[in-house]
Amino acid sequence: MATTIRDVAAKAGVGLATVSRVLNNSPLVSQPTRERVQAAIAELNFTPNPTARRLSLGKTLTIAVIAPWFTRPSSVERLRGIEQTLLDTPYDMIVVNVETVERRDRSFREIPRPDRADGVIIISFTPNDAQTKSLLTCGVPVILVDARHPAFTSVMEDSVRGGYLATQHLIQLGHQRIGYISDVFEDPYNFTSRSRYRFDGYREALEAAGVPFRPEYCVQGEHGREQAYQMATQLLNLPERPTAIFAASDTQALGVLEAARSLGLQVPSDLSVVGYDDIEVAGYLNLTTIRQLLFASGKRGAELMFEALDGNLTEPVDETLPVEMIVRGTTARLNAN
Amino acid sequence: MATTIRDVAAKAGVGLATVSRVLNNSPLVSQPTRERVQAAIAELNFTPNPTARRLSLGKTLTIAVIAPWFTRPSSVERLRGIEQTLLDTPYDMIVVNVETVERRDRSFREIPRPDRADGVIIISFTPNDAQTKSLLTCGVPVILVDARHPAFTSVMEDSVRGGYLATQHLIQLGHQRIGYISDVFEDPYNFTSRSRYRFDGYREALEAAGVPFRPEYCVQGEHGREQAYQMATQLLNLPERPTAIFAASDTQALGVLEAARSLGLQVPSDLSVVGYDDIEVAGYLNLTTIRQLLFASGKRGAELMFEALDGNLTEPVDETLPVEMIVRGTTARLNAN
DNA sequence: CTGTTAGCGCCTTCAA
DNA sequence: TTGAAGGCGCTAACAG
Repeated sequence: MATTIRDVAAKAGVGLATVSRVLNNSPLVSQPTRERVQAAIAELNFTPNPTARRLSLGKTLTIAVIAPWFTRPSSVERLRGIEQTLLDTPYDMIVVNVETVERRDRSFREIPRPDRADGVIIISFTPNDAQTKSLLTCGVPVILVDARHPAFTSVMEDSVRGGYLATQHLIQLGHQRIGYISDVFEDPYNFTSRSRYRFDGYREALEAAGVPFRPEYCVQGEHGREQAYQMATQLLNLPERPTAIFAASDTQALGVLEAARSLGLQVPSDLSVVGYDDIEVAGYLNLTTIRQLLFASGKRGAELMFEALDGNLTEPVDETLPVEMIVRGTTARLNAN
Repeated sequence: MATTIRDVAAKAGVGLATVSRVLNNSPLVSQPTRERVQAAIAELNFTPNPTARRLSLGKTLTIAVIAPWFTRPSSVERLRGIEQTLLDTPYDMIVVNVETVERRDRSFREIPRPDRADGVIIISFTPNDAQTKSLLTCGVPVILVDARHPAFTSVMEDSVRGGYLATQHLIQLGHQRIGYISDVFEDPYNFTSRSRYRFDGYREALEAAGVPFRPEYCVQGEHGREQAYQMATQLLNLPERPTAIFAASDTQALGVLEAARSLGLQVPSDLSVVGYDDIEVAGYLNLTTIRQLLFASGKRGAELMFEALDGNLTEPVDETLPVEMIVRGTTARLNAN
């Protein structure tokens, strides 16, 4: 059934090794023989069996990606960047989904093994100490995308800059009373705390503009639209309410918009709102937000993986990707009062 | 470096075959030996090399999924259903993305080969004649999800029913002048024409209720929000404009909503709108729509694949999944005039 | 029940 | 330049 290298050899009247050489572009084949072999390959419509190649090479020709890709739309775009980079290489991509702590632990245990993948790209997780230890000794290179850890090469957006840009934008519009709503800085999933970095950028921007930082304008809570609604309501009921709110995610910004509506505040005339992520809904709702280079992060992660595979990555490298301010309709100049 | 079955055998003081038997739960091993082997396996933290297994078994232990998953959010949910079904099997899932005709053709050519995958699940594509021929002779079972073709086992939503439900809902609210906006029924990508089936349901519902069909209320155009905006504007400028519009996709429904707003029509008091798909934005925009069982379709597709792999699927089977009407805020009883 | 042996299809020395 | 032979790690007869 399956045609093998042996069939090709027979047809071309050469030894198997020669066929193998042709397949692998070895220079040790004379032009005439090469052509004869190539003709035989074409005629038999032969493709080398990947499994056999892998076993023989002692490589899996596979990159595993561990990602919360079903729950986070942003993961999909990153995966796309990886996929496109792998497309014209002999490497396959295996996507391991992670939605629960159990599955994450299981993946960390089962996937990063030399007989499963030649390299592992982890998206949006920061390994803890135990995981770090095991990942470092697993025998395959590990690269982090959308996370940061001193022990690993990583690619991550410039969250501080994102927080800075969002806040600066509001300040430039004349706002001084700027709220910040985010999820809690540390969470049980060990995610890198982006909202913390964004908060740093927020404070930097305030400071740079000489706007006093007011702790009562900063609230944290569980992530989600509902929770953000509550937090925003709280802020907007302050005696001296903020005139602008920067939410650390678009999802939370949606909650802010709803809170404003409930309180009869017009956006952006009464309240300016900035989100973060530029998820699909943001466009529909005309939300001003910060966009990061999702596709590029995956692409870059994959490129770094190939560097690692080639042995050109002896030290961990941290790459930072720029973010972009997307000004839409939920922010406006502060009304003179 | 890599510990093999041979190391285990040595440690347990048995032959390799015995280790293999234990690994594969063969009953031909005495309890004491089995335990000894298991102890050795545990001690060495041994895992059989998947590549070697595959080569030896002559199987890839891999299911390939060909899907437009980066461009269609719905694909992701279907993939999730497949992934979950494969999770506790020895099978890996390889996801092949397809965004262009070139890549689709390339995938159809390269992926469905016995040495690449044991089975192929194709999402949202209907093979044409040439493709059908090659898929049928490729040597691996092929299953269609979200598409239909007489030559293949398939899982698909009940589009006709979806169209029926949407239209019936509007009729029950008192509407008689109901528009239908969709993409063109046949497209160059060879997608199964869902909008055509939905149209059939639309007509059935009209007929069942004795509402006359008016061709001028049905327009087709390229898929997209913009295009739907144009089409809706056209319908709403008719001398006797529709009081309700059923769009064959949520994306198009968004265009309809915008058109209504531009014309100063209130939704739902002046115009009722029903979409299709229940994409994420639909919830935010409070859009009445039809939801299909995306996750279930993937799960079912994978289950059918296992049946095929077990040889229990001699004839193609067509499974139909129910759809669900999601009534939200964009539909209302027709104003008496 | 258990060990030995022969492949699975390919790559890679080692000789020729 | 080319061919023959061994081996990658595992499974599956085939003896014992």
